Amino acid sequence: MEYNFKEIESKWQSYWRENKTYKVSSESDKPKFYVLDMFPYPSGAGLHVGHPLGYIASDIYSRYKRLKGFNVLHPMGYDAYGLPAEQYAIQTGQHPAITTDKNIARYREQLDKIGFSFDWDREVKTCDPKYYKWTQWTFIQMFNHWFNKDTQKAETIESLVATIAKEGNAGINAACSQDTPAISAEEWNNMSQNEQQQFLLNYRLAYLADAVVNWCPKLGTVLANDEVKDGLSVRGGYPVVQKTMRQWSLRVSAYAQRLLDGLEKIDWSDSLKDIQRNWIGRSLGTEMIFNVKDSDVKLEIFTTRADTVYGVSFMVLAPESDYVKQLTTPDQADAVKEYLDYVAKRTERERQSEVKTVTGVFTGSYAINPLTNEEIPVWISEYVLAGYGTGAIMAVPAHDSRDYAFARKFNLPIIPVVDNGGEIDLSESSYDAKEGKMINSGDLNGMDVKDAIKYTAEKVEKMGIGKIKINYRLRDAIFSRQRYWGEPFPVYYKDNLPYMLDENKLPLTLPEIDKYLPTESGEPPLGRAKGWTTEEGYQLELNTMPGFAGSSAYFLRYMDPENDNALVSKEANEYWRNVDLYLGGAEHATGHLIYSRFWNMFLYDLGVACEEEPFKKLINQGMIQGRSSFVYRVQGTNTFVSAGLKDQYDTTEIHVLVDFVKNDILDLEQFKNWMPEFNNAEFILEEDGKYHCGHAVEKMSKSMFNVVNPDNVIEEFGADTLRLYEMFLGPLEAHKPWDTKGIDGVYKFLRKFWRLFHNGEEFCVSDETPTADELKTLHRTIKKIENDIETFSFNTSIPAFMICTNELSALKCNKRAILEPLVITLAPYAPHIAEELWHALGNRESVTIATFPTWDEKYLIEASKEYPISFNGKVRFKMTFPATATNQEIEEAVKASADTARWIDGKSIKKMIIVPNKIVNVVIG
RNA sequence: GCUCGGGUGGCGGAAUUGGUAGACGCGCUGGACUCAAAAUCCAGUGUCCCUUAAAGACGUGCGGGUUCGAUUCCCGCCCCGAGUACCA
Repeated sequence: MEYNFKEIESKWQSYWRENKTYKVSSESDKPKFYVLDMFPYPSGAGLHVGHPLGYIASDIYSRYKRLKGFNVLHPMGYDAYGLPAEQYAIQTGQHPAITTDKNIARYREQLDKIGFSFDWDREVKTCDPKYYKWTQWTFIQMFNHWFNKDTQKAETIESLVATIAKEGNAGINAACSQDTPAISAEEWNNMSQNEQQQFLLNYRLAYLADAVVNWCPKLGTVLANDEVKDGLSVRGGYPVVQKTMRQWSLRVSAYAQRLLDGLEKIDWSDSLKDIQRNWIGRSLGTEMIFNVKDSDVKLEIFTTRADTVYGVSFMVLAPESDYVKQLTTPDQADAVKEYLDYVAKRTERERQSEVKTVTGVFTGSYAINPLTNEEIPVWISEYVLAGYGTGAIMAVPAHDSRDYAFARKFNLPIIPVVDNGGEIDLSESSYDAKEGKMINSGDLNGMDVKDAIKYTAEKVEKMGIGKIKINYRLRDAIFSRQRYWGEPFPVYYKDNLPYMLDENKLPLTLPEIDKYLPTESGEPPLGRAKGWTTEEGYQLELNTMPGFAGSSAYFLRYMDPENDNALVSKEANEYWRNVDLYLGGAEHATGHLIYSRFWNMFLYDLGVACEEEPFKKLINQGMIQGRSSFVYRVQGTNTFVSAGLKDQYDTTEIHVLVDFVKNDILDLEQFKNWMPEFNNAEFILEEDGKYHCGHAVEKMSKSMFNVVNPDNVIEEFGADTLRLYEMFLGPLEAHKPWDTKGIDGVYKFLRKFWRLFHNGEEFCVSDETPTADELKTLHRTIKKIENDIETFSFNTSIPAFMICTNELSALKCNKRAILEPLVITLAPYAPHIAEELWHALGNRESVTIATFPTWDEKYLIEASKEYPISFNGKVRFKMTFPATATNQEIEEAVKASADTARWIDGKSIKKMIIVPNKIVNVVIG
């Protein structure tokens, strides 16, 4: 009987579907285990072989955990809001919901063929009103909370209002907007309701404020920092400019310290934690106030180098800073205006690519150095960022390379204040290192730099002109998008101030519109919606939420996806708690993985989530790259020359569809029929009469014709082979090119495995007692596989299975006692063939609920305490002897112990190395 | 620039974390079975020296070091990949 994967796979896939084999419930006595994949955005292109890599790994782990007796939650869903569907809608007029549904159906069809053990009854879609009801609900809660820095927790706005009404806001240590004014209880109580509403926006965790945003004119929307790379939008690659707009923001920065501290508690890769640490960017420094000559403006700056205050020779403001207006003198007004116009015109990309170009303008004002009382000019330059620190700096050109470049350009003094053994040369560059002794610095002279930083910070604090301050790079997340295809905000406006809808009115569903474009007056697409008002006639919010809104709490929703009364019930949440294993790409490190941690921490503060960290363990699967194939056209002809001979001609390289290429050999007929221009192509072949293609590793993409569809692989080899092969390709976390060359080997293994159970046409398994050798092979394999799965080294499991099969096949072993546990061991990797054989062995229950076999050490050698590894008949072991033992004694002891070991039967000691500290290496073969 | 990873045969990649480097697969060579092909099975396959074999020497990016012993640990350099970038 041949291994007929098609029949087997469709049979078991429908069996699992009909019996809901993988449905789970939170009402269980078993321990829980939550395995989650990052849910996909269903793009129009469908899945390529790279997508399932992580899903296969997580499925192996889920199936393994089930066999180990866990109640495994392993759901799947769709991140359904997104730009591509909307761009398509703009071009074609097709409603994004239709496009999205079609793509989801296609994804589902492809996923089903791979044999995943998802509980599809828990599927979520972010664009489903039943789902986004809870996204809107969470937003309302954020609006109604503020962050208390003393308790490091979100607390209700009512509690804040009560405090302010009683004692003003002076004693409140809140994460709030930088320009929040100090008010007394009396002032608060005298405010109008509108004034109070406006004031509270400074505190709310979801707040409306003017912000400098990344505006992408081409997409017609603002973007978050992680959606912009190198000054271009991540989606589409369009230029981005800085613009001030009134936008919703989430006060993510309030949680900076908790997001940082939380990293210590979770099991993520060091590199990923590192990326997040850098992104959060904690830095300890000093905030210092400089008075300004002839003005009562207090110029506040942030520095990490308080020690260099004697070396300050000018100040610099960010162009967008509020100080600019306050400090520009009338006679400099024109020059400043001209400079600001120039800055406003520059795109983010220009700013970044021309970092070396130094620009700036003098404000006309002078600040007073609080320690030297010297007058120092205040400049404006785009190298200072409005969003970090206070948007103003003290410039120390001798010890900061950017200040140095600026001073050189505008001829400002460079005053050295650090000396390092007289070796510092400031004629070419600054000396930035925090090493050396202070000079030219009054009472700091002679101090070590690090001591001087601390000393100065404390000194200015005592003088009342500064304080020690921790700054974070992490910014608040801009939460408004001027798009149609996203969650509507549960927000309406009264007197130009935002108010939240009643929770009972949720979900606020997305309205229909005629065109998916901004209105004529430049408002977002929702401005086209008819009757987009509350029942009372108040205007509803026209922006929608960004992509990360829907993906920030989906892991909680999977726990209780049907619940209409809560995001997740207390019972379901307390059973499933958080994700034990999360698999996904590292590209989400600064986006989704920050936002969802923030979102979950907020829900934790509310008591909705019972765990502060959502993802206990995280694994980043690598990307599968494409392997592009090339043909070489001889210039000016329709003749194609094989790769090995191309150097003899003048050729152009042309991408060829990889489907026509097998083991780098081109199928000439398929190629000719590909496009009309190739119909009468001629070929110059190599000696073997074949056309060899060239190849290169590139990103998998349609335009390079190197996309491999998993459906084709399944059609030819079956899902089990695809699953095994994707794992066999290399370490899970590595990037690797897709190359079908080796897939035959894996397929061959499955057929060989199948043959262990069959004798010709008939299923043939015996009930004989296994021999020691057979048991040894079995137990070694079980041990290895168990260890591999626990450590996510799925790639090394496949060789172990192959060796095991080869050995059993050489031993002609078809014994039930060996094969039955082996089937279960293979089941996580190749579930279809495992089910088929499991049932053929006479077991009526699904292999899923059998238990993972345990391995027995006694079959795994005992000569010494160390386990020898033996994959090919060679055995090695290690023994340690006291230093007094002679070589002869050692040799005898080794031989005696080797002889008693079962595995030495019929073999002899081939090599023995005895080294002075009495460790012995023995090779037996 | 800074911060992380990583450099092992013709290729993808193993190596019990300091103990036979190159498992397993692909590819290649030869053989068996076949009229033939496919499928399957067996043997060989790091480099050099050699007609062959044995034996030997060399060999994990480069140069040093620690050690009886280093792909593994330490120091310096080179190259590749990822993240980040006027963050004061």
